[in-house]
Amino acid sequence: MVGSVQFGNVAERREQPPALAVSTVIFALRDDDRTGRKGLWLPLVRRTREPFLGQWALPGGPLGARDSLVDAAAANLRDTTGLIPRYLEQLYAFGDPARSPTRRVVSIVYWALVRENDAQHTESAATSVLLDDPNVAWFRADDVEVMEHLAFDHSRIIDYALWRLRNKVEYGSIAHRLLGERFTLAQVRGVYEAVLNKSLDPANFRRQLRAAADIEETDEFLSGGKHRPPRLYRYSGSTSHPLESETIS
Amino acid sequence: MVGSVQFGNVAERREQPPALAVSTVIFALRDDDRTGRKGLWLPLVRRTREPFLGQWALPGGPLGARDSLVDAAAANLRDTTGLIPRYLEQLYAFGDPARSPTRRVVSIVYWALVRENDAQHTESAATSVLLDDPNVAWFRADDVEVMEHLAFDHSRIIDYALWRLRNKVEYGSIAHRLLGERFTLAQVRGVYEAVLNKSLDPANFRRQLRAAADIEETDEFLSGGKHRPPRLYRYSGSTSHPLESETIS
DNA sequence: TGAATAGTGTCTTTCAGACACTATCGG
DNA sequence: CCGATAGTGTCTGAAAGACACTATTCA
Repeated sequence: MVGSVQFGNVAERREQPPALAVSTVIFALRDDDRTGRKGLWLPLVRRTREPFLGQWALPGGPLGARDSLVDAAAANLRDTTGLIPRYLEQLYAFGDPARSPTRRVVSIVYWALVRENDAQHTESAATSVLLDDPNVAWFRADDVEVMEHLAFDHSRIIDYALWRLRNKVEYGSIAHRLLGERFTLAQVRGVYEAVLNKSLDPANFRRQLRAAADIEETDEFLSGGKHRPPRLYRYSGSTSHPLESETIS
Repeated sequence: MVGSVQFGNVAERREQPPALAVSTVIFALRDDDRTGRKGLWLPLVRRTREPFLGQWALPGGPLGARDSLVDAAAANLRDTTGLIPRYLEQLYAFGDPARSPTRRVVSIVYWALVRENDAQHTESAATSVLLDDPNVAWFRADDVEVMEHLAFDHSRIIDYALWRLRNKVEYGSIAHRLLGERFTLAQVRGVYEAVLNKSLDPANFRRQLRAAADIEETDEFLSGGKHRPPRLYRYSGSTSHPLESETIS
């Protein structure tokens, strides 16, 4: 039986080497009416080809011949979703022989953080080529964990990305990539609350953040709320990860 | 100029897809005469082909057509070094276009932990096919960080593996994979001291370890030293990493 | 003025580190 | 007995969490 030609599929597979693809899990912060807090959202694209035609999947594509892995991820992100991430880090390489029903594919998956404003562009900005693109949609991260209609093993990949994000947020340096250049400490607390999915004491959070993270105060304040205007802060540190590059400006 | 055939190298590259390889950084604990403590060592293999013929490199090879990534790493490890690791976790995928001088190679790198006794087998056991193999040698991890004659970007890869190991050791569950099934708390302390490269207070270490890690005591004691025999302990937890499998028995 | 959030003070508990002390082996 | 390591007790200082309190804005 071994080596039989009966199962053409298997025989073919042995000949051709595994294909390489690069995909990305993108996270952004958005208002969540259900909790009243900010929540984590992520965009998915609808597949336009077999296999899994019509189902939602992570944005991704083949590895360009001359791009580095991270460049390939960034380029593909721009092409498929119009997003330019503020942060891009390698997540994991998925290479299970059975993860694609057709030819074997090894996917190197990145995870990205985009700012709330950037994320809105894909929907509302007139300049965006993806305005009203029905093949890109945003989902609550918690919902995706439940959805079972994602292509390939993408549901599992998203689970893992969430796990990594939650384990990483403690290192600081994540929050400001989901926010703008300047931000209030309450906004940072919002990020932590969204990622960890629980409320935090404002007083203690403030103290810990000021003591630990590389955040420095500016002279500016944010007015407009019906309360005392909070001071704006700025991030001054850099990645602690030796293999990942700095924030993309 | 673009598309010119003059640079045959570049033209060829664009045609053929990147090759996939799987390599592994292996760590074991060994006595280190220099510090008097245990230290971290790792095996390298001498390259028998161009490029980098004759230079030391991480054990690795192409991805088998039907193996999962981790299976490919384990199989290759056995073939090239005779080692069967107790722990195997994906480290990172390296895909820089220029990391190989010939054809483009994307390497998915794992890191492994082996027990001290297992590691000695490659040198002394008569059953090992690799007895006296001049193409496998062990190096102090600290020395490798300095060596500049490694093939490809393997020096950088080892640096990163050490960084990950040092950042991971705090999560517990690492130590017992470098030791045997049963171990004394002083041995575990030895692992921490080797990895973190500093001495730790025995009393405080004991307390923290017992409180945090999933370690349970046995009824056995280790006699033979010229002092009170220490109790032997056993590990009872499991990986905290959702994508990596359990210890290989 | 009152609602709302910004921001501070302080008490308690928990935990890491320092280190003195007791226990028990081999020789 | 002594030398050596196992293992316990306890003090101190730093930091986390709870929560009362003051400050400042807009409506």
